[in-house]
Amino acid sequence: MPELPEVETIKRDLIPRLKNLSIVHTKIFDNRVIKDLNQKTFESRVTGCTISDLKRQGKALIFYFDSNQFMVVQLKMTGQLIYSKAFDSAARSRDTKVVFTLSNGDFLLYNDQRTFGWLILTESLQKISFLSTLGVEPLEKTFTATRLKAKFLNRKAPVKSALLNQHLVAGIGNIYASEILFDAGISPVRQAGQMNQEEIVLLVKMTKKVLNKAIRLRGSSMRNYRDAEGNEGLFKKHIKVYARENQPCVKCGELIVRIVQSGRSTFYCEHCQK
DNA sequence: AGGTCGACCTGGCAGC
DNA sequence: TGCTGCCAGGTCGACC
Repeated sequence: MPELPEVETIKRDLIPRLKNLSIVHTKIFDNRVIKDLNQKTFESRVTGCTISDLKRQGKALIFYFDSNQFMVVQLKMTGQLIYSKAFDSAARSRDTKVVFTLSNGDFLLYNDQRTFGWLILTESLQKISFLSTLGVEPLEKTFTATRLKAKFLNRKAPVKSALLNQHLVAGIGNIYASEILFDAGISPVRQAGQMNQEEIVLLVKMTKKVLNKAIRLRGSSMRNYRDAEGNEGLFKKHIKVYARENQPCVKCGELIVRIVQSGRSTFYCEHCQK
């Protein structure tokens, strides 16, 4: 799925288009993507709402409605939010799960090939346990070496798995975890709790650098990611290790290796990352 | 409590 | 061509 840079890109694209528009009609084509409410209740409660703001927390996108309600969207692996001038129900993609008709006559589509993602309507964000347990936002000033060191204290999990843990740091996924560790020169198999001060500082610095660069380039599209206009991201061309097994390291030329950690692929250079 | 694994789904691709 | 098995950017609950 979209990680932090992709969700941030979608959010920035959608804000100027959606702000102050109302939802005049809602159609759910697959109720598996709606959590906690049945289809009819969700449709009737969201219809009529005016979108006052859009925010991101970790990889979640939050619609702020004027009706004292919030809609939390988790795109997971293959979810997309696409702003569209037209929607023809006869021609709709099989992946289109929800269609919001907007007060200006345009449409917001929720597409999801694998149906992993979900939408929640709530009156209180505190009730959404996923949000209330999220870790520090890596692009905010509160993400410091002191903070990360405290998060990693006594952690025996590999540093790669710790970076993926949303309760510690919010928004880093499998692509950027590998990229951050490569830029920091740190091996993904090292224990998180064993990072020294210098390495912690480097991890904070490279996390911000990699995520900011990915946002500037509008994210990475490996497979399904598209921005709100349906376009691919450009960071893919700047990826140094992810999905580059057996290809030469951009720094030293040795071959990138793939290992599995916590059931997820990790890519790294054994020569450059210690 | 912390860490790992399988489940949730669908589709693309490599290999036979 | 068609089948099988493996792989995929995330989270969650069960288990050790």
